[in-house]
Amino acid sequence: MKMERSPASEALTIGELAALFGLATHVIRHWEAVGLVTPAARVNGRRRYHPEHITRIAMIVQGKEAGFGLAELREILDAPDLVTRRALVERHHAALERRIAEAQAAKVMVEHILDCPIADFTHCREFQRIVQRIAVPVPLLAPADAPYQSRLEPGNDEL
Amino acid sequence: MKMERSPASEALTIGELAALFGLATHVIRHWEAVGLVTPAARVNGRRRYHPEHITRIAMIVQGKEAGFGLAELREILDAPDLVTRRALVERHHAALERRIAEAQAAKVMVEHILDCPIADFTHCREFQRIVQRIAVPVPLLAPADAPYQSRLEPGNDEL
DNA sequence: CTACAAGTTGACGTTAACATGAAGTCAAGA
DNA sequence: TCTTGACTTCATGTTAACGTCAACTTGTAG
Repeated sequence: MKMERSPASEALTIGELAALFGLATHVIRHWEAVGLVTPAARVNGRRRYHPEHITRIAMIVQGKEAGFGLAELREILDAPDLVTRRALVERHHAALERRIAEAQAAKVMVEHILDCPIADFTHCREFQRIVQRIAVPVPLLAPADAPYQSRLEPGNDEL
Repeated sequence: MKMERSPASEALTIGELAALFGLATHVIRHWEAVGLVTPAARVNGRRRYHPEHITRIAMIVQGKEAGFGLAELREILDAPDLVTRRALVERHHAALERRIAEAQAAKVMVEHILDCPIADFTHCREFQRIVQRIAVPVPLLAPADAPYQSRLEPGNDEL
């Protein structure tokens, strides 16, 4: 066995850091490339990470699992001051609540499919009632200036 | 004004269907290309949609908002029989609950950032406690056969 | 009849977030 | 010293889900 432990007492190599989260090293390098993480120093060109990087990576992993993009996470994590961060986080907090609500709405739909006795559930009146609240969102309001709005993939309009 | 209503009584053009959901027509064509939707018929080459397509599109929109991919949605919607569909939907139901749980965990994290009085919240002990439960997930268990598992983007392992 | 809006296909471009491969450097055990 | 494994940079490939563009046909208002 070779390279069992990091040389310096409390410094991690990229491989060790990645192993902590079951990530590939190239993923961490990618995150570095987009400005999400930065190694504390280089030893012979090799990246060295400190314990605070573990927290950082944990936050990124968590954030990603919640559906945030790398750019969004960078914004939050690199906010220069309390005020800025609070504003950003509040925005994202709202987005999170929306996401949860949406997932729960989908869960209701899915649960009805599980319970619906009708063979082709698309003919189930109750199911259609659940689902049709989604339709007709912008049909009459479209002022003909905005060609289309995608609606999916929140984008920037609501964040 | 031109082309106010569809010719046949209860048939929609692709433009009308798209407008119902604020989608672009090319999105619906794309969904058709990947087998998610199929027009009822063609009238001189033009796609015609029936009311059941509205339900279908609504389900797709809903499913997408919950984070499902087009391929997953196709699986559910095209399940040949009740049993198959139930199995698929139960799988996705579990995935949904996981997703909700993850989003709520992220919300806890984000809410702590909002409440934490410490300037650099990454130094907050309580925050680190919340976040570090995420770390060290596979470090000692990795059997060295699986190079890495991505962990992010559920993929297929858990579905 | 003419314009024009809406529809058609097909090809190619975009964005996010990696994945993969090549070619070379470095550190340590046998 | 030789080998091996972890690391380096740089470049290119991949997947999902569209977006964009061009060149053409169709249907209806005026």
